[in-house]
Amino acid sequence: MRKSVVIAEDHAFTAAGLCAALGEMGVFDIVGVAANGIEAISLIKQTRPDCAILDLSMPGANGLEVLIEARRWSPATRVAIVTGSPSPQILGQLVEAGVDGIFLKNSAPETICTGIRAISAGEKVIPAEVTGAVRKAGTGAGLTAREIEVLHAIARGLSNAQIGEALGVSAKTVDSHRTTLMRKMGVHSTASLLVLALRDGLIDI
Amino acid sequence: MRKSVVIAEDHAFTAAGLCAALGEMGVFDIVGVAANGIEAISLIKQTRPDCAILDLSMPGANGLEVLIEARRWSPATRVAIVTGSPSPQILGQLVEAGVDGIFLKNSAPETICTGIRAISAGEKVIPAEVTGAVRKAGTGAGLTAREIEVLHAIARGLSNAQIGEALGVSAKTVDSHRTTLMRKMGVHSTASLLVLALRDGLIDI
DNA sequence: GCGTGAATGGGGTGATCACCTGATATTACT
DNA sequence: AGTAATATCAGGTGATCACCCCATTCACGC
Repeated sequence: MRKSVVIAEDHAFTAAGLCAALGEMGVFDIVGVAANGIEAISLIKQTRPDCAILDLSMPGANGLEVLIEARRWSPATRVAIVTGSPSPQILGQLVEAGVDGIFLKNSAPETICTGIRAISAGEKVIPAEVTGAVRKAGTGAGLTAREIEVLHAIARGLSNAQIGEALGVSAKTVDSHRTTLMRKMGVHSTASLLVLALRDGLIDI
Repeated sequence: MRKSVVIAEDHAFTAAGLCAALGEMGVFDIVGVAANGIEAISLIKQTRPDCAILDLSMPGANGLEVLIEARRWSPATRVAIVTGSPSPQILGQLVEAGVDGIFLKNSAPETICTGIRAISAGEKVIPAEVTGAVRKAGTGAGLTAREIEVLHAIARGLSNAQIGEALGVSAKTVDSHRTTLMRKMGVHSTASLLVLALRDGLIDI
């Protein structure tokens, strides 16, 4: 039985290489390729694939944000994150959000291909060095997943209206999350919020 | 007449996608693919290709180092750098070192393919946003001492009025500096301003 | 069942920001 | 002497933010 899979990757050549490699295995149907996070979210909502392979760094919404959204709209979809070299904090947030697999871009193609197959079969594939890094990072300072999404969007310089559009909610809801973030972090300006979040490794650049 | 080309890229999928795309054009002979900077240098020394396509971030030696070495051992080789999202400082060094082309990984495949062909024909292909970033970085970020003071105050979470009090000027003056900062950095929100300033090392936490 | 918190949003208000068009004084270079 | 850049500030406008109130829904734990 072939598994449906969507790919989100903003580097066209990487997406092409990934498609070709997965296609050659003969066990996957690639039902869609997204070039940014927003596309990825709507693609997953529409197609409800068996498996999603997400680049961590993408314009629009990053892999973590797409992961969280995917869990909301298509809980059965197994999610793999592909990354260059992320920070331990980000890895921690990924694991906390329940990612099914983490792969490094510079690892061997076979490693990734067999890993994707294992994930779509229900396994979790998370490298040892990643789980080690996660333990140190601890919990996200009491912030909810949604709040962290908003935090990331703020760091990209988006307005409440733009964030609302990206997350599919109203600007008023974003405003609420923003107020909650301010209260939880004990600050009263966007600037302080960002500096504190960066210092605590909740976001990075 | 077909051009010989070597590729250096540590992400196997991207290398595969790039090879496939260039091969399809029918004007390039891919004479070698390196997975890291050291391999890339020795490959260029041996093959003296018409063109080299280098990833900027690689283990062993990065694209800039490979570029400089390539110029020593094979001056006729045209060198293109492919990158995700580098710092303006690095871009400045690349241009200074005489790179022939700079491409962003998330741009359209055709853009890169036609760009490579143009480079191998003797042209220089450097995107406008890159030259813009270089200009800003080259002039010491182009910020005045007073503007940097204001930048630091913003990063401390102060309002215009508080900054004015701290610097002994009116809030309106701070507002002017702030507007100038926004224009010089090419952003339209405090959040983007801070993230960019942190990334460029203008401020830290 | 009931409280708690998360997520959603509407209404409203005052502060602040982003940006504009000006002006003036000083410094510095040609 | 001319002019370019910097630094200072005013007035004004529309957008946005920060924060207050409130209501609803849904999930989770006790």
